[in-house]
Amino acid sequence: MQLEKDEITMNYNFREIEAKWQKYWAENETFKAFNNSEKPKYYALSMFPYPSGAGLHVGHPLGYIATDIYARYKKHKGFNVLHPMGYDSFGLPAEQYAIQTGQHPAITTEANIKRYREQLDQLGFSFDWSREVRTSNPSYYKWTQWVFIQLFNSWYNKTSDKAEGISDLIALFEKDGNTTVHAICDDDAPIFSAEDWNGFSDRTKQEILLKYRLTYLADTEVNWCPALGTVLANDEIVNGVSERGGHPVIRKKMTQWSMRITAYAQRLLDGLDTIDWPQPLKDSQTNWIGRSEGASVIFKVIHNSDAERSRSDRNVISTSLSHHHQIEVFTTRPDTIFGVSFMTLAPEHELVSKITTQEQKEAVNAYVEATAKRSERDRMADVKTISGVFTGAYAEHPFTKEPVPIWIGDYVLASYGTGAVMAVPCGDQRDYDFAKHYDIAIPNIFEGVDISKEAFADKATTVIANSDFLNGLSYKKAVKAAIYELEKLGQGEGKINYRLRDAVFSRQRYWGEPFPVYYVDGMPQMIADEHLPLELPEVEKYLPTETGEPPLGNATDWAWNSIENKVVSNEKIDNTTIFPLELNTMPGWAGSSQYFNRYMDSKNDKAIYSKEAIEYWEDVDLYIGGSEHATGHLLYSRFWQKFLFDMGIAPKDEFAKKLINQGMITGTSAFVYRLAGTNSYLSNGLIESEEVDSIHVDVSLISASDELDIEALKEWQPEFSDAEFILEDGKYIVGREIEKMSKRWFNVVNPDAICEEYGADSLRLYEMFLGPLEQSKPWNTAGITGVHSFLKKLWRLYHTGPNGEFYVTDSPPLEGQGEALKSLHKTIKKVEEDIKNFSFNTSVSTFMICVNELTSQKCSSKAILESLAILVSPYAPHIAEELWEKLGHKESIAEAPFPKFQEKYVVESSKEYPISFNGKMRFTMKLPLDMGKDEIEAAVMGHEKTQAQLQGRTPKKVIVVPGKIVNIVG
RNA sequence: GCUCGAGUGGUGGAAUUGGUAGACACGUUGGACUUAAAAUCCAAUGGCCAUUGUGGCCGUGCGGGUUCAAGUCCCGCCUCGAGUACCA
Repeated sequence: MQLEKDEITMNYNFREIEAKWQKYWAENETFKAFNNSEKPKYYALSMFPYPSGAGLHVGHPLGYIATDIYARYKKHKGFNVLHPMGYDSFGLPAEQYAIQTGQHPAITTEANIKRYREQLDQLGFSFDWSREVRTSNPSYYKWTQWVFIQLFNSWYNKTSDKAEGISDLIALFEKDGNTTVHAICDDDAPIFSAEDWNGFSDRTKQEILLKYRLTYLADTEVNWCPALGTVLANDEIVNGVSERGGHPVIRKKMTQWSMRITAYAQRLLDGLDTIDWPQPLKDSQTNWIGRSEGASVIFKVIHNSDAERSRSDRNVISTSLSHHHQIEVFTTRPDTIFGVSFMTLAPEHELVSKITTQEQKEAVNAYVEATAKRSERDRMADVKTISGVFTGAYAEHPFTKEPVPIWIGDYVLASYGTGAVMAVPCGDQRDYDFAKHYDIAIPNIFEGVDISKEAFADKATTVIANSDFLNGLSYKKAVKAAIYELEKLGQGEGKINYRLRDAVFSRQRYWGEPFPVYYVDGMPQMIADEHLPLELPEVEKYLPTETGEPPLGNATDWAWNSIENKVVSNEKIDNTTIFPLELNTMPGWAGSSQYFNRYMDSKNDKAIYSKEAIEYWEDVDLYIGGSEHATGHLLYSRFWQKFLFDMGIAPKDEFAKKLINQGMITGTSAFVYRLAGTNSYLSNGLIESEEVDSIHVDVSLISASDELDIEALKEWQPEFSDAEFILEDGKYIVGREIEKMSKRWFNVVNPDAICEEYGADSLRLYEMFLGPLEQSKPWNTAGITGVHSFLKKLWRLYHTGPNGEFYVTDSPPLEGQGEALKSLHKTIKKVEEDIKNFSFNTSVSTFMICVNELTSQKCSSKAILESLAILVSPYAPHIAEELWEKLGHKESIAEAPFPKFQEKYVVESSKEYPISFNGKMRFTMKLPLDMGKDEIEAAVMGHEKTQAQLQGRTPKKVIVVPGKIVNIVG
């Protein structure tokens, strides 16, 4: 009995150790960060999770572990480290669950968070939980609403190139009208003088101001998803269907809140140069913003009076110009303007109905209707099919004054540029194809180029011809000349166009932040700060109302009784007026767009965060998360941060200096193969040419050698209970395929079972060991025994007493420990380099080598073993703490300084030998340092022999000058 | 189509940035301990050939090139992955 007990205390008992230290860290607040400190600050952040019902799977912790290692390392290096965690707890799944079950999303969310917290706790992260945020907590979304109000009260001044208060804009209007104001605003903002402005009614003023605000209400064409009953932002649509659920999306006009992110397009682009983010992510943001330089050109529509006014002589094309209709196009090739042989409008273009001639009306209407019916997805699916129709109208070429036929075609997108193009078939393949298809002229304006087969689009070798004043010019010069002439005519100018659209901010959902908005006579008003937050009301149903209003419309008392809800500042309250509230809620990205700043002072109730807090922490030093947020969260957050910077609320205009995308951990799905139309299942090796259906089965039913536990499968789902299994070699072998980890593929692996069997330290090490952090890789539990046995060896290194008890010697490290010191310092150097490069996978190998070396050297030096424990502690913190305590320390190992690398203990293993040829220095050879004189001579001689053979001469003699130089003579 | 990234043993992956390719781990094989299993430990493990000599040849997707020296640099292809998609 006695023996057994001793064995337990002497062996590596990870369950006991991990529970003990997790409790210790929580009780002692070991990882609490302070908002003022003598130490330098370091802010390490992982993207906070959405707490889904499925709990954490092994893919989630990958990024958290990496951030944790770095945070713990920085703490060892003497930094005051902020390493917080929270929950992005508003979201669609909880709402859909509520629709199905009637369960309030707050309740499911709370339960999911509790589960997440348990799972996170068992992995031993160094989070400062005192700063936790939850985006669905009123105390948090109060500040999301507050930022919204700041955006509403701001406009973008192009002159100072930053956002400014709306009251400054009003002052400018009162003084000079808007003729001198250079602002980013809606295109349809009217032009007015100071007198006009001062004479406008209050309502007109509000309407005008709305066109300038950074968040504004407007009729916009939106992506409407009928199945979800809500609008979606562009980044929430993948391949023409909704990202969540995969439902079809159509375009529809609705009154929606939008964010004027386009005001920041250029700064969002420029800012990328100042931050250390992965190139692919920068590329995708650059792409998304889509800057292109070119020109806008105005084509006047030739007024066909007959077509519009009388049917009698409709065949006559009048050359009188209608100044009401002009088509603005954007082009990146103004140099090809003399190659224009037609124009194309998007079917949705507003001029289509106005310019179409009577006789083309039928065909045009039919075409417009047909395109409207096609979903976005269909339209994308067949980009090859050329379709379009002639409007019957003509525009006047700005230079030649020739009539140019105006067509409509669905290859022109309403959402890009002006929704209209000047078609230059000789220089653009799409225009070329369209012209060929409809037999439109293809004038050639390029010197010495054959365009009989395809368009010519190579800017570098372009020489313009047949183009009046552009003849003989290169691309660059012709662009300049064309723009100059267009400007002279007043029919165009140089222009930079962005693909980026303003972001729609309204969602017809329940489980999101309510807008802090009420309406007076249909005009939006902001709720007074002192009444924030405006809390989500209870509703009986989470679906849209019968009249088609968003779910909040079900909360009638709430929506109409604004006085009881204290939404209006006290002085505005009178007992007779009723102010309706905004019924939409904010999108998922609202809550995540400034949470990183809120962590700095998350319990602050008076302000979004204190000035002291943000001036101390400034920005995130290291941000780790998935690349799927490239054009969503990560772009919106940069936008909000720049806005907060303009307002003087944030000291930095980029929120994260460095960002790393951890790769996805994919699952390895398992399949059984049912013979078509039967209840028999074939083992993987027997399929051959049989017709089979592949069916996913739960990966927990499969052994490491891909053998299926048939009895367990029969238990698992009743459909297999009387199935027949056809075996190979007495086994049923499943098929394997790598897929995203997902509940529906039954390939999810939870960290819980692994922690139970091997411990959190093993899981942490293994996830790092799996491969480079940024690479995606399939989960495979097979190798975990390797890192687990490393931890056991590490433990044994400290337990070399006669009965396996803890044993170290106090002798000074230098005495008889030369080799051990070399091993240690090699390890310090490598591990520190690895951490700095985020190559955590290779440092796990380094630890293994180190422990093997120290074990075979029988190292028991306390000083060396102490240093080793610190090195390991960021990776495997629990075992390191336990060893640290056994080494006699009272404080947590987290406080210990990181060991310093000392060159003197690590002697170089190879050296550059200068090789001279008859005394003349020729080149160097790197050779191992432990080579003796003869070996060096042999090595150099080998090289000389091959050289001599190549050059057809006899080899010369090699002479080694000890310690210095190798000479080849002869 | 365009943009980025990657191709190294049976597998995951190393390689100090041009200097002994395959570290470390998994897997496999053989051995020790054990009544047995588990656990642990030891050895072998890129391919081919030779050999009871401790040797040789070929090898980092393919074909060229630069260099004393190339997984690494240059040119031309092939394959896979990710993102994006009629962007005028």
